[in-house]
Amino acid sequence: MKLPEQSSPLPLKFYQRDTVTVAKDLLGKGLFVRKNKARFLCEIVEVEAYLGKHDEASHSFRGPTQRNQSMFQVGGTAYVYLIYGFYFCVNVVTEEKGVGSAVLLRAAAPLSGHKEMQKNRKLKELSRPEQLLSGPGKLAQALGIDRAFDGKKFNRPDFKIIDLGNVLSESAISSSPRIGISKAKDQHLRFFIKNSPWLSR
DNA sequence: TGCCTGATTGCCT
DNA sequence: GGCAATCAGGCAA
Repeated sequence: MKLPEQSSPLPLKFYQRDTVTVAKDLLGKGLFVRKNKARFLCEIVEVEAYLGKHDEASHSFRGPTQRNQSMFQVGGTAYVYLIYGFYFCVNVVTEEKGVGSAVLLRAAAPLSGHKEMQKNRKLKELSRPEQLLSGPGKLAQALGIDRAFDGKKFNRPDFKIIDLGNVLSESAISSSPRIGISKAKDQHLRFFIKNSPWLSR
């Protein structure tokens, strides 16, 4: 297996497909971030799909604003926003420019950079590794992703999503309603790897 | 275990 | 002015 540094990012075409398909395909993929001297690699285990103009729970529902403009860029762009004035959430924009759909990265399994993640999360040495990336706010905090990443594409040497060689069967994936969302509860748009110890909540 | 709150920004009604 | 795709810590039971 190649070092994550040397692995090619997924092509932008990967993201320019149906949002639910992309969401499920992102499970098991690797998110690599290099920031200053730190290198992070984690495996995505939980995501949520937001479907653009017709999804009333989506930020893009009411059209572009200053905050959500990256969500309307082409698939493969990062949409990073501040939530509750405190934490950042990282999204992968999908489909074509102007659609406004994206996949929220909710949880991941740490593969390398544990120590630096702990530092970013301001956790003690002994804290449990399964809580390092088990939620959208935690994930962004641990990897040092902030507003500066908003609008970047996931195909940079220092910020990319790579194929880890994991093959997930449909039966390894579960779905549920999205978390923290009061609208469109009937739709199961949260996808996660069944029985993974790295999930949120 | 589970409920409640504080922290804090920026959007929308 | 209210509330949001959150999280940790405090307190009661």
